[in-house]
Amino acid sequence: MRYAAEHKQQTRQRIVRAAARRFRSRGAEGATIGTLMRDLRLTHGGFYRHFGNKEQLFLEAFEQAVKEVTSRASEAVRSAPQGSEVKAIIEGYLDAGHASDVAGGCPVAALTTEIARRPPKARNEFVRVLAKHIGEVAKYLPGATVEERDRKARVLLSGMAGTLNVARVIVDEQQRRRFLDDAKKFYVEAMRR
Amino acid sequence: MRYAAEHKQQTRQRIVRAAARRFRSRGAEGATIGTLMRDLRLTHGGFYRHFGNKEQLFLEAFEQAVKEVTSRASEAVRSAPQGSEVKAIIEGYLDAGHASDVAGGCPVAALTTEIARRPPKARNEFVRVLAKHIGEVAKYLPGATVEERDRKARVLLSGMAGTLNVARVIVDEQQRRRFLDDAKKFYVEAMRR
DNA sequence: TGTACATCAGTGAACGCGCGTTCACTGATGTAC
DNA sequence: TGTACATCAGTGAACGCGCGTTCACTGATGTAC
Repeated sequence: MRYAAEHKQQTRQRIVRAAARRFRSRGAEGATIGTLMRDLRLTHGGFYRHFGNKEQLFLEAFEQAVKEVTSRASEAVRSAPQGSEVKAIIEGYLDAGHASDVAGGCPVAALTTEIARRPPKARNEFVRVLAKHIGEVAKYLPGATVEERDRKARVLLSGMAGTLNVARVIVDEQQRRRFLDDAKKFYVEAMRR
Repeated sequence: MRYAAEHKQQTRQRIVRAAARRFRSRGAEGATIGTLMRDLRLTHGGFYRHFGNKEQLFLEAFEQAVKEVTSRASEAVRSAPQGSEVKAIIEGYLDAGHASDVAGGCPVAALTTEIARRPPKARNEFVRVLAKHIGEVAKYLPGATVEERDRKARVLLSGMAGTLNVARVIVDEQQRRRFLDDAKKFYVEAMRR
């Protein structure tokens, strides 16, 4: 059957968005094309009309996830009171809700370990995707130059990603929350210049 | 063939040690029992004389890795000049050599994301293993009470683990080193009280 | 001291299973004439 | 306006492959008598 002009683009978008969630919650190996497509009421064969292979989808899904999270951070900053933008970013990131929402959460936390295991050529593409969005967060950090703000953004985000991962291992809710609160205080304090 | 009394224990240790490296460098799914045993000049069938299943080995391998890294950190601290123990821990952890040595490196960096995806019951066992060793690092951190030092250790180690993971994605060696150096400065500064 | 038997770490074929990917096919719609 | 054909997103059977796990077997050594 033939579809309307925009139909293919829409299907492709649906796959990327669903994959962005699935990869984050199950990992690159844990997420399978079969179940991904089935949940979208499609069959696995059709996947290859949109993507060359699974790895290509993984890269696009990563980019999609980074976009989502970056724009959410930007929104949080916009609705934060003047002067406490950094605090808003940190507390939004280390929020208990973010810790429970792996599928919709930060892809750096959920996927960097696996990405680090890929060959250099592939890693470079992920670095490029990340670099494109790191400046968005850096805008709100203190620092005299763009480079200084970017450096701070990288250290802050990578550190908080590690903290988020460890928080996700902790089962006890109170313990997890305390850990996240400790980390919030630490980073807010440390970023105050 | 029958073996000497200690033979079984030795084989078991060899498997755990090799697995600790393999899991870190390839992930829980990426490391397979077949190749693990083959590299030890054993066959896959014999694996089940030592472990109930792969997951049991994963837990023991994680513990082994944590032990290795903790004792290495303790040694680094012992050989550090008085008063700069924290600096030694941070700079040892965020060392470029550590970033390249995934197989022998920190299991928190290499494995927490995957562990976070496991069911609560399993996660609790990993939390227990971690807790057993976190105090070892906490000893060298500033803080009035044990709890305060433990809190600091958790935040510091989880943060540095995230940074190490991101560093491992970066291909360009100079860029990676700069990033690690930025993070070193940040954490040394932030831990100075 | 000698002999029959039990033990059990390690072997390797076999199993069921799920995965990524391929490919011949379908059929509604756009296009050429 | 009507008709024949091309297009191509999506279908579903099939493929090869590697994985975790099982199990009947091996055979050197310890033990019972």
